[in-house]
Amino acid sequence: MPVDLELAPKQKRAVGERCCEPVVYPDVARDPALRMAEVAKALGDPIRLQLVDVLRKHAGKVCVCELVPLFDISQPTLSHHLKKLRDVGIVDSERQGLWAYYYVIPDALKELSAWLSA
Amino acid sequence: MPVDLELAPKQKRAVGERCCEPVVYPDVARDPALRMAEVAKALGDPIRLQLVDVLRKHAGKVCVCELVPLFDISQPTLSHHLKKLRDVGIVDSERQGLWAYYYVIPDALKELSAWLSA
DNA sequence: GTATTACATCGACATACGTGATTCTTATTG
DNA sequence: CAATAAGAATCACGTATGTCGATGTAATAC
Repeated sequence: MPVDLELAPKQKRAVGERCCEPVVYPDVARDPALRMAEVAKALGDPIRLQLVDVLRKHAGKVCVCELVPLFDISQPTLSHHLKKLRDVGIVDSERQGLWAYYYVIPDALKELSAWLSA
Repeated sequence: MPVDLELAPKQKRAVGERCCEPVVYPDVARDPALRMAEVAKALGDPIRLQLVDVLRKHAGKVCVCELVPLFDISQPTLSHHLKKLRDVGIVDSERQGLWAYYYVIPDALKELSAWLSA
């Protein structure tokens, strides 16, 4: 139930009186907010967002050597971004010999996506 | 059309040969990625994400003085976060005398939301 | 064995970020 | 007018971030 808050400013408040009674909004989803903010932060870089975009569009797993030429950054920098995405659980990787294949973890973006479209 | 990329590693590649032909993914939405990353970055802080959450749940406009007691941060810090959200176009504010009322700009999160749920 | 390749890690750097104390601006009260 | 109050702006601080070059690690080729 969305609370309507068209607060009219108290034109005649006494000195020392609070400007308005706080509409107590208890526990605004603290833990979910932490998790979602973590995911959003990881997506808060254009390269990482595009990385996730590429990985999502490819159904299977993508070799790192395919990702490097797509972006104008060095290989270590790309590796750093992939690690960030791994650390927050958006993607995961799989080693096969010399190659590393990355893929998006299903449902990793679900919570944030649901909150955004709510 | 999602391209399946189950690349088998070339077990018998010649020296100096590239590991795999890059599946050229041209122009992976560069400009949209910049905008969406900007929005995601702004949401990449737990307090800002909760701020947006509160503002969205309240249909109307919310006075800053109501927001301050909700979080365990100083007033200047909260003001700083609100400015960040304003700068990227997620929220806007309206002055009425001493009070400032904040509200979420409709459709500000639409692009990111659509991309996430795609 | 050595050489080469793919990728990760490390070190260093400049910049950006989150935070609070203080100050400033503007509006309202007395 | 002076005093008070809400909120923004400024300054300073420690930390995190994005970037690259150099190095490390593991696997394959010769």
